[in-house]
Amino acid sequence: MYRERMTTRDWRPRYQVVAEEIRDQILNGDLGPGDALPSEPALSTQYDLSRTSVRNAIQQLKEWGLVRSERGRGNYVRPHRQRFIRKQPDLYQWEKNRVHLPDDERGQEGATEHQTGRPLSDLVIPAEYVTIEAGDELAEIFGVEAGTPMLERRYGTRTADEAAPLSLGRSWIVKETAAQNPDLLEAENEPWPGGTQHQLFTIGIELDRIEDRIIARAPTADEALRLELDPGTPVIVIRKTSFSTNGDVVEMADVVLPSDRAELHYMTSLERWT
Amino acid sequence: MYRERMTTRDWRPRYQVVAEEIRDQILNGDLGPGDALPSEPALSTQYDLSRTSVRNAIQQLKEWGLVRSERGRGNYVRPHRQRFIRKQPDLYQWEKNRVHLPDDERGQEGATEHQTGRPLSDLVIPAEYVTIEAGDELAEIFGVEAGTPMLERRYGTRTADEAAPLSLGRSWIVKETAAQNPDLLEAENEPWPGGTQHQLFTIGIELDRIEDRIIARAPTADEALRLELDPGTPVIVIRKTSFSTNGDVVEMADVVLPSDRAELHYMTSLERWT
DNA sequence: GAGTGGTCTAGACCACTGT
DNA sequence: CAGTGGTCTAGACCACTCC
Repeated sequence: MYRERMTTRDWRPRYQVVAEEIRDQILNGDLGPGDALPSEPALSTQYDLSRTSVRNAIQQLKEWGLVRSERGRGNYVRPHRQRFIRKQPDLYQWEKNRVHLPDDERGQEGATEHQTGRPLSDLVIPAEYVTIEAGDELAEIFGVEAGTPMLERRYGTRTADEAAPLSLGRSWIVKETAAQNPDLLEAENEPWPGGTQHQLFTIGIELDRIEDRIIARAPTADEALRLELDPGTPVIVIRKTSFSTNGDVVEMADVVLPSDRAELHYMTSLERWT
Repeated sequence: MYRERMTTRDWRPRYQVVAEEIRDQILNGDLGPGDALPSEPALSTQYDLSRTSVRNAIQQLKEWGLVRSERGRGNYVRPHRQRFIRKQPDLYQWEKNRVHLPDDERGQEGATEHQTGRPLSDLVIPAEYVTIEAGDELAEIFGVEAGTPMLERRYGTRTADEAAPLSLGRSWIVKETAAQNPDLLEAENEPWPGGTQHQLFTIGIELDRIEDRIIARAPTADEALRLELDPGTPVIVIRKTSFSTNGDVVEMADVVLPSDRAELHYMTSLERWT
């Protein structure tokens, strides 16, 4: 049954009104992080709406990232997950500077630790290596023929104390290039002390520049599952392309980060005026 | 009425199955960009599901960014919006290099045009200036007392031919600093030839570095409206902090970009090994 | 067992779009 | 006008959590 229908221009659906009212309660602190919302039947009575409409309102609050549902327990104001920070250009130069250090010293701290500020022991980085044939996209990026064998590495980063990964990554390199150092073809050698730039150094490649392309999008079902994302949480995708000093693309990587936990930092140093 | 209930572990709700089936049709090309999905009543009959459940499936497809709804017309496979590219560190140095050029030369091309590659005439940048008092967050960032007057500038970028803005921005500067050149306090002087770095130059400030912090999140209702975002489309937020050569924060800005259209580029040049 | 959110039904009226 | 998606109702059974 429909009640009063307004003729004013700014009619809003009633579930929207409810969503905004609860949103305001969260934003001004009447409902704090971790607090339970009234149950759906309770809200249904309170606002004189069907449960379906109340669920519409809660759906809206989830899309705003303010609420999460726990089956069998209740709807809760979403606590801000602790954000981890991924420092970028600084990181790349830092990694390059360490390439020539001896193995044992390089192994003490890797790029992920440098990026996130966590100690090495917290981080588990399972890697998986497979050989694929370059599709049209990879072929164009690397400037090779489609069908060229590529080494694809898949990995995640995570802390030992939390189940959900901090990131999911895939990287590609032309297999022929990598094969110049057979150690690079074995997943068992991960984590490689000193990271990708040292791996490339062992086959005589120096990097000149790295380009990052960043987009945000909705996660795939698989990503949502593996990163334990709440519905409506976007992911940040970094496509990192590494160029050697003679202008070739030598490595490309896609890194998927959960936007509720990740934050990227880029620092630009400007030249002084003279 | 419920039908067969599986006891297998991987039970999926029927709306989920429908969503995945339609998703696959889109991904393998049976449904191309811009194509209309069957109407909701039609899907309801086709899958022997209530319209509510069909709508659940379509909601899922919207969250995946694959489908958009048009009221009174139908549900459509979402054409990929053309992405525009925002180049970052390169841009900052480019802008700094132009600070000393004469006004007329500087005015010919601004930062937004340089970033997006579109001609100047396409871009309309309405700006609004207001004076606010620094809250705790701004006060801490700028190293001033809470309550200090700040100049807040709000602006958007858009093309002349499309109604939806490319970005929404707000920037802050300590009012006392800006007041050293009274021209900076007037919104009517926008667009300022040469951008922020030239504005700062007129009051004797040289920038040393710029830090960008990037997050992705769900849009606020206001942002979704102004950027004309489809439900489920995240936004990218860049918080840009500019440091002067003597280490002070002189400007801070938040830029909100629609993730269905924007892509960020960062380029890192690495020093050569000697 | 009582209470929660997740899924689902079979209807209904509405505003909007096209012809 | 007929057809579409948007909103809404008043129920129902389910799996899950907590006591």
